[in-house]
Amino acid sequence: MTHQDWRETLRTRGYRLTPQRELILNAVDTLGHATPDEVLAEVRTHSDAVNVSTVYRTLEVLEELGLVRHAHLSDRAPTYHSVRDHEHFHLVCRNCRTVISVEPDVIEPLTSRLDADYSFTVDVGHLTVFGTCQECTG
Amino acid sequence: MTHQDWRETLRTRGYRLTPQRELILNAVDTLGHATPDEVLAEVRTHSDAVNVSTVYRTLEVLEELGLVRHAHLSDRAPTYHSVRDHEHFHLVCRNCRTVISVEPDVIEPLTSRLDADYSFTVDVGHLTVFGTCQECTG
DNA sequence: TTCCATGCAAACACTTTGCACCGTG
DNA sequence: CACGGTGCAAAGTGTTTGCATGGAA
Repeated sequence: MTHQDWRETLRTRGYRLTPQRELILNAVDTLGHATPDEVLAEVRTHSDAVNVSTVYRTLEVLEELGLVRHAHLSDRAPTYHSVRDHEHFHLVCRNCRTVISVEPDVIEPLTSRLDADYSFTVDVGHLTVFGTCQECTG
Repeated sequence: MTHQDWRETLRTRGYRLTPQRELILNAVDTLGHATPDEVLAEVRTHSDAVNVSTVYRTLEVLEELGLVRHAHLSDRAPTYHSVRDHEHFHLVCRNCRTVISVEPDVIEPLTSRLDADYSFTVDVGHLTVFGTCQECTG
């Protein structure tokens, strides 16, 4: 999924192009990993005219279209990130909340094992692995 | 962590033994994987006198003591399970919501890789891997 | 008798929904 | 100019907190 064709992605799937959708997609891009609330805040630095419910509805649409994904990086609100670049999953340090993005190949042994033993297909992009990072291991 | 010494675990850590705590711990045992709400419902089949806030506060205490653990098996409320038996992690089918418990050895290749490459120590018991199960792959 | 634990109710954080209006296609 | 998208406000879900009371130690 590349940057330039998001307009077409919306159009071909019967969705309308609205300024709100563009603002929200750009906000997700800019922020990296952001909760709906943070997305709203970012959008509002460019334009006041976006409502919370629009943010939720739009993030849902964008995820359905494969333009963004969400993961649960805390016990609270989910965070959304762009799927411009390649798929990745996340490590989150329980202690310092640091988020590390990891390439899918690192988890390949697990996914093939789960496929073989359980016929289970892992959704790598949604995966969050909690634990303790180097600095916090002490 | 075995069943019989939970009383001592509480006592030695300075916590009091209350009927509510026993009821809640038993409910978690009985249910397997349960949200705070479900725990409350189970408790109330035995005794009316437990409040929601007590359930939340008690689950927090029990987790701190290592008697229960929680994982996020849905995008909504977390689920708590007993840590009687050995540690495990969960596979959750996005489609049919089926939960599969998996032995830690299956994920060992990943944990050692993350340890080696990122000095990251995985909290296996908290891990939830979302994806698609055999029946829903078709 | 001392505090920790509980109940209760209110507040809080996050998300969803119904409906009237707006604006893209 | 039709219908999908948005704003708004209200309601829904899940969780936390302050404070007075209760009971374990």
